Amino acid sequence: MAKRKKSDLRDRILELLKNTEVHPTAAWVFDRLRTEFPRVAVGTVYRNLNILVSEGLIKNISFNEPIERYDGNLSEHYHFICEECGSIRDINVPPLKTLENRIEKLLDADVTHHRIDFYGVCPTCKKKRKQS
Amino acid sequence: MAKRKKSDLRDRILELLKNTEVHPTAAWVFDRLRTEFPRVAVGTVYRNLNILVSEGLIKNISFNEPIERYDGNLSEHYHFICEECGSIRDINVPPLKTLENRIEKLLDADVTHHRIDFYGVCPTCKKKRKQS
DNA sequence: ATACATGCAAATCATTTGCGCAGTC
DNA sequence: GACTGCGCAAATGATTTGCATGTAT
Repeated sequence: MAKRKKSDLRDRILELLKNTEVHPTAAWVFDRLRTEFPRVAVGTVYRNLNILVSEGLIKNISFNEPIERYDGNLSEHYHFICEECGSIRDINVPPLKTLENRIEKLLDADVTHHRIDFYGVCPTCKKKRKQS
Repeated sequence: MAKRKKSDLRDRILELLKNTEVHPTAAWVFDRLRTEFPRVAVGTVYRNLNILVSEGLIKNISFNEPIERYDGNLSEHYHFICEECGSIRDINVPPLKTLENRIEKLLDADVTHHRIDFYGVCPTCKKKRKQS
C-alpha cells in the first residue's frame, strides 16, 4: 500500500457516498463533483473510487447492470431493487449467519460472506399502478 | 415479440448452456461454437444470447465482474463463488419464501424473487492451501 | 416474397491507463 | 527531490448495431 496524500477531491467523493441513500454510479459522482470542481476529469473520479474501494472505505456493488455502483454503507445489509423504477433500497435485518453455516457444511467450503438482493415493486410504484 | 425462425446456431447455444455447470460468458460460448460453426461471429452470439434471455430460456447473471454470465439452469437456486479460483457453484436448497414474505411486510413492497450469492473458499482451494 | 438470421466491421459505452504538470511531504 | 494527485486524451474491452447477404417459412 502506498501512503496517500491528502486530497480534497477524494475526501469529497467519500463524503458524497457516505451521505446518500442511492447507490451511486461513477457518472452520478462525477456529476455532483462538477459544481465544486469544474475541471474534474472522469478518469480521476474512477481512480479515486477505486482507491476508496481498495482502502475498504466504500464498497463496489453491481446489480445485473452494465454499470458499476458504489456503496458508502459498510454495515452488513441486503438490498431491494424495484424492477419498475430501478430504485435500490437498503434492508436492515440481522444477517443470516445460520444460513452461512448451513451452506458451509453442505459444500465443505469456507463461507466468508454473502449477499441477498430482493426484486419486486416498491411502495411508490405500487401506488402508481393502482391509480392507472 | 417477433416470431422466430428455426436456427441451428441458437439451438446449439441453448444446448451448450443447458449442459454445463459453469456459468458461461459470451466468450466461452463463442469459443465452443467455433469448431462446429467456423464462421460464427461474436455479434451473432451476443444477439442469440439476448434472444434466449428475452424468451426466458436462459438467465443473465452477473457476479461483480465486468463480464456478463449466462445460466441455463432455470430452477430456483443460489450460488457460491470461490474468491480464490473464481469458480461458481449452484446451491440447491429450498428457496427462502418466508424471508421474502418478511421483507415484503417490512418494506410494504411486492417481492417477486430474490437471489443469494455466497462467497468464500471452495473445497479444492481449501486443500491447496493446506498443502502449501 | 417477406422477414428473421448471420457475418463482418464499425460504433458505442463504461472503465482504465499513459503522460506531463502541479502540489505535498 | 521524490512521489502522489490531477486533467487530458488515447486506449482498452465488452457489448451493440448497421448493413448487405443468406435462408427459413
